Amino acid sequence: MLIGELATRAGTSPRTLRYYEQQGLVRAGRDANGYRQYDDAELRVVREIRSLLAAGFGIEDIRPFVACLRAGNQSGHVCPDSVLVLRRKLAEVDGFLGQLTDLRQQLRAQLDEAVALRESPCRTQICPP
Amino acid sequence: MLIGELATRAGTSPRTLRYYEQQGLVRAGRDANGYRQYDDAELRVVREIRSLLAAGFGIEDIRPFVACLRAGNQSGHVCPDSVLVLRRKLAEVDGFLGQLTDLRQQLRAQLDEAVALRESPCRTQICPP
DNA sequence: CTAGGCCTTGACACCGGCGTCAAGGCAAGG
DNA sequence: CCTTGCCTTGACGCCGGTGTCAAGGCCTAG
Ligand SMILES: [Zn+2]
Ligand SMILES: [Zn+2]
Ligand SMILES: [Zn+2]
Ligand SMILES: [Zn+2]
Repeated sequence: MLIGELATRAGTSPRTLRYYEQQGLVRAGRDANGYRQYDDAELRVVREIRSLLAAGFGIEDIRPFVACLRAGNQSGHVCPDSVLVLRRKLAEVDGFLGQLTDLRQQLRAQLDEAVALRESPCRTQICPP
Repeated sequence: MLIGELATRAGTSPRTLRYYEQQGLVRAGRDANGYRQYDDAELRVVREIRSLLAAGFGIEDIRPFVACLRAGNQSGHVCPDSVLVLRRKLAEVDGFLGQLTDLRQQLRAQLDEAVALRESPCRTQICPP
């Protein structure tokens, strides 16, 4: 399988696959041409990468998952390193959720206050256009 | 007030103040030196900018707030344009919150599944180190 | 006179995943 | 022979707010 076909099948671009290879995530053999030749198993790897990226993981975080897949596991999530990353990400998401919730609260308060001031008689505000 | 003093009083750096000026957010006069001279009112403006940036707004979003302050209002949030931006941001935060909540759910499920597989007898997995 | 401190403008770097263009090789069909 | 299409490597750009360095001007204290 050449790079274009793999890209199409994985729903991405050749540029992206070369980038993953440069990052050490995807492996490719070479034809006599110099063309990259991909094993069928790489499709699963690329799909896992894309899925994790879409979920907000970074390239470094994804390494253990790929290694876990390459070790022959059915899922990339079952290895200890992957679980560590999953836990870390979960904590990170929780922190971010709290932060966003606070922000939301703050925004609502400011909106309500602004609307209240706007509806009040126009003595305390300049009421620009 | 020179740029260094304003930076210190606003808890930021001269570089940052020059950037805000370049973006049209902060105004400064010039001494015969060529040194920027800041009105006392600019401190409030800079504080508003820093606060909004910390809340996740971008430079473009902040423009109406600064204009509202300059129009003489006590708060930068009361003008119609500011309220529009606040509403937009609130919606954006809500969307992001939903997205993050879904992701959290997904992460928990994957973690639970991985742990379950790991605790189950080691027949279905390769159980790498 | 000079050292030091604050000011000026301009430019490059960062992050991270990828788009995009350039310049060129290789294969197949007309 | 020429076109077409896929492949190769290499390089720059993006985003957005800021750090940081360079080269130089201004001012004050010793
Ligand atoms: Zn997965
Ligand atoms: Zn405010
Ligand atoms: Zn980068
Ligand atoms: Zn930029």
